[in-house]
Amino acid sequence: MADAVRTHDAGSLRVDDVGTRVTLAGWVNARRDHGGVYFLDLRDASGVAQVVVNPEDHAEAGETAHRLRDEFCISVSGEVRHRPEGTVNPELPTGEVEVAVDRVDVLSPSDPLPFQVDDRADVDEFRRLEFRYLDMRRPKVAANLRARSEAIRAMRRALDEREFLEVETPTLIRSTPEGARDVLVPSRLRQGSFYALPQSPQLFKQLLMIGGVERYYQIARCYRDEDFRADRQLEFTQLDVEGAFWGQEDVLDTIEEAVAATVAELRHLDLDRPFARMTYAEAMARYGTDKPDVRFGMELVDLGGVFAETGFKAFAGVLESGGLVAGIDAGDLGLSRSGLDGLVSRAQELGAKGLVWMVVEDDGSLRSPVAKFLSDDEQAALVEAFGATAGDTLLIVADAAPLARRVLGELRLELGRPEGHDELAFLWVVDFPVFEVGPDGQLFPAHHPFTAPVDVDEMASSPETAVSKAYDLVLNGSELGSGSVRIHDPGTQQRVFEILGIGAEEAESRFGWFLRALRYGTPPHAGFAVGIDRLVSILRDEPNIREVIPFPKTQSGLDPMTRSPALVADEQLRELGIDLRPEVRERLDEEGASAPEHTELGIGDAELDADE
RNA sequence: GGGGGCGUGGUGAAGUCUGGAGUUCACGCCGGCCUGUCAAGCCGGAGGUCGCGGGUUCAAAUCCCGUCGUCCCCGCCA
Repeated sequence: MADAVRTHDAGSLRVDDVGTRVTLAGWVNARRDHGGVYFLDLRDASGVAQVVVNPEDHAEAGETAHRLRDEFCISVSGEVRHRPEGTVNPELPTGEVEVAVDRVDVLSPSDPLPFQVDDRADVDEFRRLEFRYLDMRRPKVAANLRARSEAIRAMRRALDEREFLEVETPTLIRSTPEGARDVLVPSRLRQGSFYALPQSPQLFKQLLMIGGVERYYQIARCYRDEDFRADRQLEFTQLDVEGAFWGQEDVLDTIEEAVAATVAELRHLDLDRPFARMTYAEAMARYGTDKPDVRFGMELVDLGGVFAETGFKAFAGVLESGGLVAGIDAGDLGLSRSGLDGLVSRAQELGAKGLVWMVVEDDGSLRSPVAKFLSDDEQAALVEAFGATAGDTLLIVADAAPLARRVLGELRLELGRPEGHDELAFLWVVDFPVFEVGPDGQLFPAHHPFTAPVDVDEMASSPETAVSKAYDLVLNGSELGSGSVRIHDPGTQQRVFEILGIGAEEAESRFGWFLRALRYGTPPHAGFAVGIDRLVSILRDEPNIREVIPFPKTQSGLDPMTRSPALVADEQLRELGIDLRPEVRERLDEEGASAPEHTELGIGDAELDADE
């Protein structure tokens, strides 16, 4: 491709171009000075090409080449030629040719670099983010940005083919405190009032259904003001989808289409479809989690039958009180006594009262601190239940079912989870409960209050077992997204609010505008949202979503490059009707932090020259 | 809010447990040599308040206390 400054992309040059006069522009990836000849590796977005400068023939170009340093932005002009016999570089796509140049121009020099722009060293991440614009010249980060773009393009293509409308929803919206903390933005025109940034476009996409859009998607930026993790940022991007006259199957099929297109693009892989499916109840029973990593077995085994008549009081007591005795066969761990005790400590850290370990001996007997409390029949039945073989370590937890499952599920991951993401195990987890059960038996809603229950009467009469039309997509043990069939009947919506403990008055004041919309012929509808950062990071085998976000923030919400968040001028706060609390002022004074003076920057403004 | 890891020339690491001169390695940077290299090679050089503050000690990168930053995790994330 040709543009104003260059005629060709460096990475595009091939033998076919030999004899062509070209002008390339890009960055100095490397400069090799051989005294009588300079080799430059010129890099642009398309790749790298070797440039040769011979000062004997072109003195001025030689002088310029001598001044060049890493990451200078330059342009060069000359003729493409074959590389001499024996100097072809098979590592480079452009390795059969080089450009013999007669002209070298520095478009823009570079200061000495804060770190080397290559993939050699594992540079401190804060430093990388401080100079993200240099960081993204590194091959790995550049490839991640490219992959992200390709992923989004694949999703758009898949949905455009199905005649979806891409609609933008507002990012300054009414706060509906529910779930995560909102990021708030003060209003200048209505002092004391605040917008919220959307945690998701949830209600707006439902309004689009009411508005007759029928098939909507958006690459939507979402904001949740909670603490950061490797897979969580303050702002993140979702593929947000909703369809009218849809049920669960329509959603699952559409999302699979978009995700499979993304995987095909990034991994050159045709996924088997439909994706595997499992109910929430099955996931909890077999894997102890609602987002199971199904790339490996080591499934939870319910031992209630084995110990139904046991004389071992610890197990008998738990079973009598309605708890769960379950375990995993962790395989041949080869752990010492202290290693096994370490697992007990780990289980206790996770909240279990204890953990029983048993090692299967060669003769099929069990070596364990509690073996003497178990009958021979029980021991045999235990080995049978696990399908265990000699050398296997069995880990058993007896506790309230949710706790026992959570602990075993976590131990299973820690002991069995494969490294890397070579294998992609997509899984739909369906039939989520309406309520999740807390550690003390209390119920709290598992989803937002617009999720349709399978049966609203059941939701009222037996909330602890009621199921909703909600589903998650899981990849290798990570939650990629979730969705549901929505409530489209205003009466049902009112009842669900009531059952969730949101009174009519409260519902009216918080969601009245939405409840009113539901009364104007709302079509049945359903939807989903896929976390694009998470999907791309897994497909790129990156352990951290920051690696696939162009300008991420640190765990404390700081952007090291721009140093945001930052103080603002008192004048700005005054306009917004905001006063900092005295103790906040005091802390800022102690830290020596000072807000900038408020200045109206204009052409010729003296402030521009004052400092920096 | 809590638990843990890390912080040493521009970059990455070793040194810290067991205190003894800012020591070492690789890369980069500066200067020089070199006409076929390709993350070139050779010679020479510069560059550090060991995150910051306090304490213990004859002596602190090293031990103790505090603090800041960063990463991972728990809580939190309808």
